[in-house]
Amino acid sequence: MGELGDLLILPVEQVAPRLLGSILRGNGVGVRLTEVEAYSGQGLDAASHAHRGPTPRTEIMFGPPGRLYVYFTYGMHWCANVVCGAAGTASAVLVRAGEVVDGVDLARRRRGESVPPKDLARGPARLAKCLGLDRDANGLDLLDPESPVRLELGRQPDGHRAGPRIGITKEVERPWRFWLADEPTVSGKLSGRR
DNA sequence: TGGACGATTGACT
DNA sequence: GTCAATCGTCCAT
Repeated sequence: MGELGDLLILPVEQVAPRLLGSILRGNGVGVRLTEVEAYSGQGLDAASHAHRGPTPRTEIMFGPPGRLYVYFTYGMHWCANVVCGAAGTASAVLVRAGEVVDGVDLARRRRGESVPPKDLARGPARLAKCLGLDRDANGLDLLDPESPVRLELGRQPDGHRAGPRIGITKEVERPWRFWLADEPTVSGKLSGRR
C-alpha cells in the first residue's frame, strides 16, 4: 500500500487534517482541499451515518479505505467522503470545501457561470458538484491511478484550525472540523476563528 | 407503508 | 438575518 493508503488507516481525526492541501481530482476538475470533517464509525460517533451499523447506503463505509462514499441529502444535494480505517471499520472524511486548481471552466459550467471562483467548491455539495460526483461515483477507488476520481496527497500545509462540525445535531461539540486559515474557499461562518 | 429527518443551498426580507 | 425546496433513507408502525 502507498503513502496515502498507510495514512488512511490512522485514527480518522488524525487523517482528516492531513488531507488538507491534498488534491481531489476527477472528471476534468481538480480541487485542493481547504476544509474537511472527520466522522468515526459504528457506535463511536452518533453524528456519523455509520453509527447504527451498515445499511445499503453506508455499506461502502465499512469496506476498505480509499473509496469514495457519496450520499444524497436534502432532496437535491450530493456530498462526498473519503472512506478511512481498515475494512470492517467505518470512519470517513467529509470533503467540505476546496479551491478549484484545475478545470475551472468545467467547474463553472457545472456550478453556474456567474459563481465567483472562490465559491465554486465552498461547501460540501458545491464541491461534489464541481467534480461531477453523484450516485454513480459512490464506491470509486481514489487510490487507483486509472479511476475517474483520485486523491493526490499534497504537501502538508503549515498549521490548520479545528472546531465543531457543521450542520449536525448530535455530538455537536466534538472539534472534528479542520480547515486552513486565511483561505477564502472555506465554508461556514467561523472560518477565520481559531 | 408512512412519516420524520437530514454531514445543504440559494432565494428572499 | 430567515426560510423553503425536495426526496432518499431509515425506522417505527
